[in-house]
Amino acid sequence: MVTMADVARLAGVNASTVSHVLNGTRTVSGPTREAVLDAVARTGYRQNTLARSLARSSTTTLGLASRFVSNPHFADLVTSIESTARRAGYSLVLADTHDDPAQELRAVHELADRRVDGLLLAPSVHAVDEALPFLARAGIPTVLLDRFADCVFDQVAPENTDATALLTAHLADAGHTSVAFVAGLAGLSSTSERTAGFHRVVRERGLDGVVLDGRSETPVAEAAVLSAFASPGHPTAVVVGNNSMTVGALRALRTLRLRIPDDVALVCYDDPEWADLVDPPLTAIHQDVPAMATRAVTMILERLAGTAPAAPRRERIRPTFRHRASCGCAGPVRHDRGELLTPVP
Amino acid sequence: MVTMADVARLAGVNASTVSHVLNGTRTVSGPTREAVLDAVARTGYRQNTLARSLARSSTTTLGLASRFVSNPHFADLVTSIESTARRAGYSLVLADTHDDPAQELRAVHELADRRVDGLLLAPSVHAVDEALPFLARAGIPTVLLDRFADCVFDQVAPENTDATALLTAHLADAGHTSVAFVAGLAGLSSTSERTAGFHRVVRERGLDGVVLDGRSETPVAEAAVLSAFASPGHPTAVVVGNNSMTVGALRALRTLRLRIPDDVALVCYDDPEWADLVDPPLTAIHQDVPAMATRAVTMILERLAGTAPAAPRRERIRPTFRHRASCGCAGPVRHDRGELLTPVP
DNA sequence: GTGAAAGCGCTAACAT
DNA sequence: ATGTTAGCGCTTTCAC
Repeated sequence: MVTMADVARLAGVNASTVSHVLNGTRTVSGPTREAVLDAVARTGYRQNTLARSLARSSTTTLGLASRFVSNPHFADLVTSIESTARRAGYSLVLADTHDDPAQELRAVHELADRRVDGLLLAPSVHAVDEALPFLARAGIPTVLLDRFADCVFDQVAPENTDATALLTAHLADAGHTSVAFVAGLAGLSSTSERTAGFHRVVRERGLDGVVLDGRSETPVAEAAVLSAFASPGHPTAVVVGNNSMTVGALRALRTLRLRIPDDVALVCYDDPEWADLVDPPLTAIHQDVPAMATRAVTMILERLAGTAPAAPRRERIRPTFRHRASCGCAGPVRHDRGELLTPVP
Repeated sequence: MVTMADVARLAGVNASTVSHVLNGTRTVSGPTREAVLDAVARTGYRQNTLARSLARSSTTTLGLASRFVSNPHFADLVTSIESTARRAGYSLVLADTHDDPAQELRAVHELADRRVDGLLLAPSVHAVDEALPFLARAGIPTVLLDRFADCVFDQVAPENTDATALLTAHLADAGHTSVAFVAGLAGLSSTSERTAGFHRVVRERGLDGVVLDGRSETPVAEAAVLSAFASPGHPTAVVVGNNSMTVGALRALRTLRLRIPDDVALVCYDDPEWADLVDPPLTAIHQDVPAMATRAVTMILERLAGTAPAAPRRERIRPTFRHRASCGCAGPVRHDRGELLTPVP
């Protein structure tokens, strides 16, 4: 590959001059800059980001450590993060945590070794044990995404408790007294919060509430729903804790030949793209993934720019309630794309 | 951040010794290696990938340039690529092409500037004009993914023509004589091939075939189907060219109150996760994204290792036919997860 | 306005 | 078995 020295030689100038014209870091005479630009064009010179980053000790790169697979929001998340980052001149590198503490630590290490200027992390269950302390020690500006954890970093996540409470209350309003909740991976703040929202309403309304462990995975949720709804006295309604598990729940109910909403009413946290296409369309909580992604990047950039408040921020992105038909209630129902009917309080 | 020199000082050895124990590149005496490892542990030293890559002129990094958003396979693709790459000691960096030639060139440039050792590219419509020649000139080992293009690189993509022909023939077999095809983004090889498969059967069977432009986007496909099926003499069946457009097609038919498969039979290339959950379940072509991803990475690694044949390879990943109910035919139908019934020839 | 030179943190001959 | 030294390709003081 052609180097800056090659370009300099061809242009008859010093390498530092080439550097300066390329970066606009000092005034260069017209002819000189012409010569340099010409040499660049003729050689097809391309900067070496590694050398540049090493010399400047800054990579203008952000890292994203998250679970990739079966994260239904992944494409949206990455797209929004990448575009926001790029607009600020940053590029993005990814590492998969698999939502497993060991893999997460590996991912975070790798990103640190790459000297990312900032890091976005969807913390795993035990991030507080290793990954987060490491990041704090290493002094890498970080923002937590999607889930909270006890640490010194900025955090942004959707509102979970009230939203899940609203779903549960909605079922109670429709007359259900026996309701199941399919919970996500145990230990995640999102899971605890959604479960708490469910429990709150169960308590307040004196419902018969049961929590099933869906571990955030489609087949696990399917199996859980299958066994919980197999016997005659099963609950009459179910709240599903996220996107992937909704697929499992729907499959289980179909297998059991339980009709929605007549035999079992179903509502879910997360609003899959196809929520309006199944029969009946799903009543769901829709989270604004792009908003969360954008906010997270903004927070990191503010930290890097030094314009962020000293104290760590914890922000919530408000989701919206999409009232469709799977809840089986008497209220106004829209079968279309799921327009926002009732904002979550 | 603590550097190798810091570690060396603390261990009372030379930096090169530290390098060698960390990389296992030469024999080091027991005590010395102990001392080094101890110093590493005490300082929390982490390698600087930038410096290392610069010195070795190799990054053990692969680049992936593709369209992120509205690529329904994106999460799967990235996950499979990342895990295969990681297993071989490579990490992955991404750049979004937006399926736009200009953005694609920018993406490819960025990855080149990062000195990725190899590049995976889902070529845009005009990749042959700029991006591919650049990569060839720069001598960056590349493999094309998902779509083919006229160039010197290895390529791997799903089989499109026969699969789409099979879908179309399946409708013809069920008695349909007027069939529409919702085509993806014009210019992509995948679009041309799927369209060709459709046309082939139209010709062979003497069907009345019409091609709608869905531009690979949900709303565009929706609008196209909406207008094509609004009037009384509309086709009685439709083949949808991919995942995202299927969502649009389903919405359009619902808006028009056309029942599937009674009023319009529908089959699609691509088998969304929820294909078995809608009513009726979708008859579809299922592509093996992980297989394609894994194969692409393997091809790159073979090139890097020099074990690949000199001539560029063009490989197809065979998709499978999933017979469900939206085709409305009399054949054996499975309402479950869509088990493979008929392999594509 | 431009050049010379030191250095970013590492690797890899080359010594010993 | 270990230390010395010269880069990798760039940025950035410091001179002139």
